[in-house]
Amino acid sequence: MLYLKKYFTEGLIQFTILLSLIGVRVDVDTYLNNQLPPLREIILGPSSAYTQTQFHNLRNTLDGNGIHPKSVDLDQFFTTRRLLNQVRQLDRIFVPSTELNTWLVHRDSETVVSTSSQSSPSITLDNGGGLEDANNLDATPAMRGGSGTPESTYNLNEADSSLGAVAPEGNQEPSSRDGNDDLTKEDIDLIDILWRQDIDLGAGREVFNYSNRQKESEEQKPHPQENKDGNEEQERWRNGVNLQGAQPVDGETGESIPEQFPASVVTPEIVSNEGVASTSQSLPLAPQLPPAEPQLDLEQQWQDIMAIMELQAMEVNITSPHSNSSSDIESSGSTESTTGGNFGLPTHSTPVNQDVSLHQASLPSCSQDFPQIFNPQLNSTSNPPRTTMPRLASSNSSNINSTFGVTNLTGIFLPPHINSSSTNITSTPILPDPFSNLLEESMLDEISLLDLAMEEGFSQAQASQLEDELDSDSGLSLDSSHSPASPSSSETSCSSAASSSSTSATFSEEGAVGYSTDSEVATVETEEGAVGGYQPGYSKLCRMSYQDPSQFHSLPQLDGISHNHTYNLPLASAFTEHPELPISIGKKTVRDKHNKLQPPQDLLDKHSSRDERRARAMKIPFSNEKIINLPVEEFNELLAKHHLSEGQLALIRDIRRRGKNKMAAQNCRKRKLDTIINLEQGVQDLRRDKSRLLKEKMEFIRSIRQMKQKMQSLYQEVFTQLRDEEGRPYPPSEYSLQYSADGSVLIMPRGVTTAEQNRKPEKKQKDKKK
DNA sequence: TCGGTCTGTCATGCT
DNA sequence: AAAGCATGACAGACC
Repeated sequence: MLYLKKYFTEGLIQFTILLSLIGVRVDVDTYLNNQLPPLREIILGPSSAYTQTQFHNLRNTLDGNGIHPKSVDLDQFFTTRRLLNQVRQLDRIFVPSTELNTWLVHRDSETVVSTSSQSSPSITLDNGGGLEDANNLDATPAMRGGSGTPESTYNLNEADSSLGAVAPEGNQEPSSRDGNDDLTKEDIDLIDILWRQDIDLGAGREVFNYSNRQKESEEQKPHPQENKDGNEEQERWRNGVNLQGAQPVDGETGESIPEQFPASVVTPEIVSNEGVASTSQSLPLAPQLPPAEPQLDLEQQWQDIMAIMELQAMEVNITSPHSNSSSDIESSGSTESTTGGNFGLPTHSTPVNQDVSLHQASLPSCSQDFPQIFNPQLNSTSNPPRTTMPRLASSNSSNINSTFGVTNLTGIFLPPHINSSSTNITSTPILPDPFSNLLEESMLDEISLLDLAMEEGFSQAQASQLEDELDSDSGLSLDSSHSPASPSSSETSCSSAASSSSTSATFSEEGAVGYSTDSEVATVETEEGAVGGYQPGYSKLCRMSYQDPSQFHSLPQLDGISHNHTYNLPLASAFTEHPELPISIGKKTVRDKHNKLQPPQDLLDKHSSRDERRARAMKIPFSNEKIINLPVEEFNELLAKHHLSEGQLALIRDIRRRGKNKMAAQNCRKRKLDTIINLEQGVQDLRRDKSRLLKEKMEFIRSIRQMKQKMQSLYQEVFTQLRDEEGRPYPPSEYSLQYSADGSVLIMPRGVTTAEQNRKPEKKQKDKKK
């Protein structure tokens, strides 16, 4: 993705330069700053809405502070704007600022009405498909009315649990619902997740405006395009957030594309237990939830969290003293035993994560993180350790996408001591959604690559080693013996071989290559052959030189071969090049020995081929070279000119057949050798590419790890700066920040223990003030 | 002497 | 149908 962007950006720049050269003025700033979302997206990177994970929203807003006009007045609310900017700076992709709304939500246990907590997600903190749920009728008044009745908070919790644990629209697996009976932990987790989503999505505070929300809830789905200007951006953003449905999708990447982003302003708002927001802007939690298509958000969140988890799992070196849970999870990640999730996460998600972690030593804890986040019951209880390590597959990713509603940031951001109050929550270090953008695309590829590497016996250490080796670009080498055959050389040899082959073939037809390339020599030999003056010195050496011997010198494999490869060289040329050859080289010992035993005239026979000897014996009136290399017509004419016996004709035809077949065999072997060389080169290239990809993967992992650490620190910093109405800091052990899909940030209490309490919204909802 | 390699040759199939 | 080419298989020569 990044490469694509880079490529696109460069191309656009070049195109712009071209336009400027031809006199066309191109105002890049206009394109970038004004309303050309696609171009801006291409250049600056996908906005949060475009990407399923809204991480970019935070990071992209770093240079877009105050872009959103509506968010200007909200800057004062959050002094942690700077922090957000830092968060935004985690990514190189920049989009307008993100607005972070923090809500303090208290469950009101008294108003718990719903009997079936699992199946009735009343409202949703994220885009709120639950708003339209018939079961949510009780919750709806609270949300719309903004009265802040207990139902609203309760419904929120319900929605949270339902969303977080299972996909609200029924995509979730039955098991996931079953595991949601204990809403207490789930609610907390969901709240955290919601908060995280808010951060990720960078929802503007106007998103939480009740009127807007109500309007959106009524209009957004059926008429997403009809939103007013004030809500238009939010609508776009939400649409972008939604993975599916009517959301705008990047044509290239298929990612959701927000046209505009709300300015990033962290707006901490705490909803009182009565459901009335203490601040003027405070609204019932229910209304805060964007009603649009929670399922999509769930999937998106799933992907994001999974990617983050994988990354977190991979960061072995992470040494955050407070992230005990995370470390535990990571440590246990390699072992599949820690499948138990604390937060009622659908169990099916676990295998997916495990797939990743199991196949990659570098991604140990990914799988466990999810379950712990979503399935509190499963945390310490008896979840049968998944011994099987299903491979990461597209199906897994789809599963992941299908069930994630909200994410819990507490585990990630809060130090362990903070989380210690609720072990279930604390034990689940959740990676911040903002990371998921990066992770989502890169991690899957990386995982696949890593799997591939692992399958080939690559360990991560080896991969790292590889990457080190690749730095010098000299680490890879196939066979040392084949070093000379560089890609180019290989090609050269190949081409030369091909050319030689073709040339030989052509020359064969022309009679220029092979046994007689020189007409004069052929003539002489013919005369000699006809006369019977066979030259004993013409040995096998001469016959073997039909190809340029230099070609073989380029082949390292042939270096050690002492054979004479001067195939089919013309006799004259052979003599010219090696006047001493007839009695030297190759078979010298044998020939010397033979020379001592044989008379000089037999020496020719010794150095001639069998066919030559046969031809001489049969008194063939022309040379074998002529027999072999003459074209068919000339050959027939030659035969016709001489009155030859049947035996002579048969021998001549056999000589021609064998001679041609010999050249064919030589060519065939040459081609075979070239093929092998090319294959070797191809393997070498592939290995080089593989190493490069592994190196890139490591770099991505490294950068993501850094961003995650930064996010953790930012979370802690933000949390520590939060104050209640009375100016007291929220104890981390009792509260946690949750980030909803719509961009709102909520401060949620941790201490709900029973499902009953979970169903009941907190009575105390305090305004959170920065 | 043995094993590996190279080379030539044959058989076969295809063009 | 003949000629040529490509290639696997085999054997001999060579190292």
